[in-house]
Amino acid sequence: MEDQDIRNAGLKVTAPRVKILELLENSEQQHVSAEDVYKMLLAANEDIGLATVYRVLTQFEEAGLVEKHHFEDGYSVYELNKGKHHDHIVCVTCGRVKEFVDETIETRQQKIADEMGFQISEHELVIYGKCVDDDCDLKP
Amino acid sequence: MEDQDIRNAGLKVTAPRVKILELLENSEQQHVSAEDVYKMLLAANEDIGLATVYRVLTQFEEAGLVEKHHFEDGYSVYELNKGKHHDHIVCVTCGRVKEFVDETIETRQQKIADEMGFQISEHELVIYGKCVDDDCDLKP
DNA sequence: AGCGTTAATGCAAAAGCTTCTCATCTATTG
DNA sequence: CAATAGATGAGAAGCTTTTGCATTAACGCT
Ligand SMILES: [Mn+2]
Ligand SMILES: [Mn+2]
Ligand SMILES: [Zn+2]
Ligand SMILES: [Zn+2]
Repeated sequence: MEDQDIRNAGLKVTAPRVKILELLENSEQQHVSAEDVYKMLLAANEDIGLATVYRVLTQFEEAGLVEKHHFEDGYSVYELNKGKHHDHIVCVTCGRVKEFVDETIETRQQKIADEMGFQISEHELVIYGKCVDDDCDLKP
Repeated sequence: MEDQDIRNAGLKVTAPRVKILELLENSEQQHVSAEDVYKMLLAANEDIGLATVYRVLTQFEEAGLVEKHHFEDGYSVYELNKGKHHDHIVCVTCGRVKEFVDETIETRQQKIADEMGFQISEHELVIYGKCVDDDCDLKP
């Protein structure tokens, strides 16, 4: 039960938290903004304020339940933390987001940080481009 | 003369533009925010508005004279475009920014995009960490 | 189940960065 | 030097995110 995840994070199990977590687990799009979440809650007739959405997402992030990314759009997107690190490739036309993992890149990054005397805490690699093979053009 | 760069961008050669470009060329820190630029202008007794700084930086970016980056701090940083692509490693403690180029990473990215059917327009790789070997701790 | 404590919530206001509006000013061209 | 298209500064407005505060709800303990 995901209630336990919330409890483990030292947070009370409240309706907003349960609903938001459920939503992240079941939502069509894996990468959603706070506004997206808020709109989905409205659509589901949940009376939850936008401030709460931001607060809860931040708490989930601090608890390691979700991850936050910045896809140079002026706002943050969140996704459930499934435990496997990955990077992103974003279509600048339709907005679709795909994920990838490349061990070679990961290794090189570590090497670079070592050489430059840095202790890595995290990294963010986003490739921007245009998808060529599908129904791009219209926003999803 | 950098006046020519401004003219080539289809922009009038005005005092704000010349001063901002000079400033980017001579500034201590290579990666600066609009606010940084504005403060430097104030310090140099230039009467240039913040709105103009933003406008000019945007125009310079469109003209390819500068590049804009987002180092998950909530604001954008700009740097002179010296023509050679590079990525960044940022100290989360002191804020120092270092640059690196890794051909292996660049190649892998291209391969990934190819495999996923994406035509790359750009990418942003930022490694966050803590510098271990120098006078970190105090902001620069 | 009922209580008390403490955290969580919704709403509105505010903050922080960036863009826009508009009246005024200036670079450019002939 | 005049005409004109473009640029500027100041402040207002825009957007995303955070905060303050009065109210409400969850939890632990009877
Ligand atoms: Mn992802
Ligand atoms: Mn750089
Ligand atoms: Zn697309
Ligand atoms: Zn440092």
